[in-house]
Amino acid sequence: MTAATERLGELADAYEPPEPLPLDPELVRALDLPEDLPAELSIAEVAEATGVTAHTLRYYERAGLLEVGRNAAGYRVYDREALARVAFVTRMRLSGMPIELIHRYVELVDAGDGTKPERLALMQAHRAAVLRRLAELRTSLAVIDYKITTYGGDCGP
Amino acid sequence: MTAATERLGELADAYEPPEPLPLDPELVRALDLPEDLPAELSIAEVAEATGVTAHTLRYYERAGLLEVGRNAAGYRVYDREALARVAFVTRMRLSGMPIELIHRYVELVDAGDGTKPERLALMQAHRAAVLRRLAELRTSLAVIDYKITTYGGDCGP
DNA sequence: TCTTGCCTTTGAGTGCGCTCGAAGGTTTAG
DNA sequence: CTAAACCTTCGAGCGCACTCAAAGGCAAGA
Repeated sequence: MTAATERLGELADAYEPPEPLPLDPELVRALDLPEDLPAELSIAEVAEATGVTAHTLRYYERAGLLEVGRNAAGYRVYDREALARVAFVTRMRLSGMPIELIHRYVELVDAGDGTKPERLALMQAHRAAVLRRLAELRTSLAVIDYKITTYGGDCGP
Repeated sequence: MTAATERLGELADAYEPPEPLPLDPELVRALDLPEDLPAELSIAEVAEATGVTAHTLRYYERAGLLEVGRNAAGYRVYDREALARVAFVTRMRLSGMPIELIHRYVELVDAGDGTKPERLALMQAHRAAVLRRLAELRTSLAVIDYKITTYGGDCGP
């Protein structure tokens, strides 16, 4: 190992978790919910309103991110609160928060007011991750702009 | 389907691809390469300098993102150009560009100057994706800040 | 009554990007 | 001569977040 590589190697520490999100941002941005939705929605209606597929809504529920009431037939019925949580979960996913973390957060919420400090800490940690990601993307954008201004330049630095 | 859901449903169009990146941003930011690296590096040295594991470097090569020379024993030898491409690939990964797209881009680069317009178009499309992602993250940040200022508030809107 | 369509659960499959292990060749120190 | 520490290829495995298929229940219209 050379001195140069050692110097660079010192930077190897904090591991940034992956950040996958197969959702349509436009859709979910709309999810500061409009007022004139019916008070109760079927899963198909929620899917259409939010852009999250019914499959994924069920998956989120299985994963413990969501709780939804049922009608006599056993069908899911989304009231305003359930819909709000769908919006929240979706927004957190778009921000890059992993399912597992969202799960912990909503567990804390459901556990009552005593967990507020913990919730706050969790959200602040996630906020820091989002800030790092924003900085990262801005750096990348600069590189991309450099590539573009040098008009399809090589893969060099 | 209600009128309200229909109104929202109209927004369902452009699908945003996933964006996964298990890399340490700090490391790769350092990859506007320092000058005092040796002219030729082994895979382990490149791994240490960049924070990309040797396994991943080989994977990138298999995926056609990289071409690396060999010594008499068949060992990989990274010269400055190869290292620059590692830096480029890593930066594009961090910006959320999928392997497949990077592959197409470097193919175009290797195909010579005639492909410059195509390269440009590809990079501009990616730039647009990064801008969308930046906007998305800023919106998410606002939601997170709201959650934090209301101190661990519910999952509601 | 039958068909159509939406709903249910369960469990398996998919795609992406790594990540790892096995089996073996090379180089250097003892 | 041998052991340790590199390196090689190949193919399989993993984690995440969906995504889908099968098998069946319910509800409304022809």
